[in-house]
Amino acid sequence: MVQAAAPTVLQLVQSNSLPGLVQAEIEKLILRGELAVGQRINESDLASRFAMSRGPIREALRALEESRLVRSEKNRGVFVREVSVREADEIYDVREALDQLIGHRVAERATPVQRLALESVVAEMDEATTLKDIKRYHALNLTFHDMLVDFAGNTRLTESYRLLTKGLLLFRLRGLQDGGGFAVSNTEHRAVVEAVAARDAARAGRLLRRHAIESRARMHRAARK
Amino acid sequence: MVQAAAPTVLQLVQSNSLPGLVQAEIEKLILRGELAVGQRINESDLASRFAMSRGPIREALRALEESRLVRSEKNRGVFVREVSVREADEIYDVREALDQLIGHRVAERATPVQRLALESVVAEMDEATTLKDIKRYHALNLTFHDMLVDFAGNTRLTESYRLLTKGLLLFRLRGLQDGGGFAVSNTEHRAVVEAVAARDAARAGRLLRRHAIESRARMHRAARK
DNA sequence: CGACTGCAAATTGTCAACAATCTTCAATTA
DNA sequence: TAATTGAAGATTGTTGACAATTTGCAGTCG
Repeated sequence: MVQAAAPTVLQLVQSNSLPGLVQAEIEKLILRGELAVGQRINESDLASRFAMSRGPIREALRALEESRLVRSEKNRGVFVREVSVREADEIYDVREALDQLIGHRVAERATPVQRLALESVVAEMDEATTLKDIKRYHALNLTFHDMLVDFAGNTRLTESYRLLTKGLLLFRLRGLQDGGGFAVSNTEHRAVVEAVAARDAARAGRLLRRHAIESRARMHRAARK
Repeated sequence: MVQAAAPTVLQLVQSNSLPGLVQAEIEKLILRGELAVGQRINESDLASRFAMSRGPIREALRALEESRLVRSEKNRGVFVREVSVREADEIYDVREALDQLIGHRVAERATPVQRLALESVVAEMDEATTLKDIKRYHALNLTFHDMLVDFAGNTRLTESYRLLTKGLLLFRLRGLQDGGGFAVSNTEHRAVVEAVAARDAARAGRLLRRHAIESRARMHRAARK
């Protein structure tokens, strides 16, 4: 009997589970802002929207609660989580530490193809900057950091990091997350990529941490207005 | 040990939902090894054990899946997660970064009472060492690191760190986690506490990271046998 | 002897109904 | 008028039942 259980097959099977699909779908709704922060989520509405009963919906919401995208009050419902400036600050504190680790590991492990991909995204961000396409820049920025953590090659690191950045996307002032200074931000990206290309792990780590620190400062300056 | 005032029964009943309580209970079963790693979890059994229907059980299991204590295969059930040496290694990699941050913050923020509490636990661990009470040492060690992350005063950091260490408790060779070198381990604890008492944040951070590195090395040496 | 087939039992996945709780809002009263 | 009370409706919490799927195990065939 063939016993080979490829991880891709497993993931496929998992994604076919109804609560899993619903969880991903609700997460999208939240992160795209179609479910506003602080808003109460109605189980019956979701159930009819996805054409299923409330059971799978409740399971999905439990999972989302565990990942802190949602909070639950007994007998009152679940609400899209709000992230205060204070909590965004806490997240950045952890993120700085993880970003340093990410930079370090990427410089050590990234393949030539991956380095090229990073350079390509930075170039695209430059393009978006000259075109003043803030939306595109923001999307590319998310991609860039997602690629970095992937290229670091540590599953648990990826999970921890993604959990944190999702929390940051819930920050109610997220529009200002890079406080208008996105040209400056990309200079920092470029410096990181150069350190990665030079395979200078210590410098890449330092620079990516520095970038997180600067992002946090930009957020604070924007929030103060 | 320093802890907040116990909540009243009323608050407990009001704030703790049934699935939440079950989740905590199952988590205990797993972390205490009463549900073995790799073992399949039977929903009906749990339902009758806790005298409720399968609905709340399934919700609790979904949450535990999100926190990676459990994995789920469609139509086959949920299993207590196994953590390989490779994955324990990944966890340690992240943990080193977080421990450095924890040491740093604790040195900055810990109150005199909290510093005393830390010293007290280290003293108890010395006691356990001379009595060769490994089990007690292990429990105290968990308490010590829990206190540290609490005293760092960052909720998201606490969440991230707890998630990782829970994963480490699932490591199938967890009995060897400190590879018999627990006297050495406590010397490292003491050094950290001294740096905290001196309010030397940089040194405390460096030492706590160092401690994580040494713990990982002890795990590797023990695993090699 | 080993492999395959197909039924029975066990288990998970989903649902619809009922119970418990909260919210709303109009009527009542001081 | 302002506070209170008490249904009526809406919403969440939980349950037991049923459907879908997997697993175990005879019995059969090559």
